[in-house]
Amino acid sequence: MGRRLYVGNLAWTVTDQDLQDAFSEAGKVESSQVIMDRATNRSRGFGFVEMATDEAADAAIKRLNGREIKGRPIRVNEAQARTGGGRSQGSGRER
DNA sequence: GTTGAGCGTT
Repeated sequence: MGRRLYVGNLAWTVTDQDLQDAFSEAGKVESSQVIMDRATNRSRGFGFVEMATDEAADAAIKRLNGREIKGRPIRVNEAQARTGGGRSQGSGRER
């Protein structure tokens, strides 16, 4: 199972393909996703990348955290849980 | 054509 990574501080021109290409350097990228505004379909400046293994995710955090993409240093971290298939959705994301 | 801290929709 892949490990999800949160990628922030992205340039408006960065796409999921750019993330996949960049994270592919750290390891196997299962999937990449840049969050776009559902209302305007424009980039929100952050996204998520799913790595094949936790070691790849760890390598991605170490190698791609602060890496410049499209002229802007990205911020990489482990992503928080989205809908977990369990009803415990209410707990876990309290900021 | 614009904006800039952050944890997302099927």
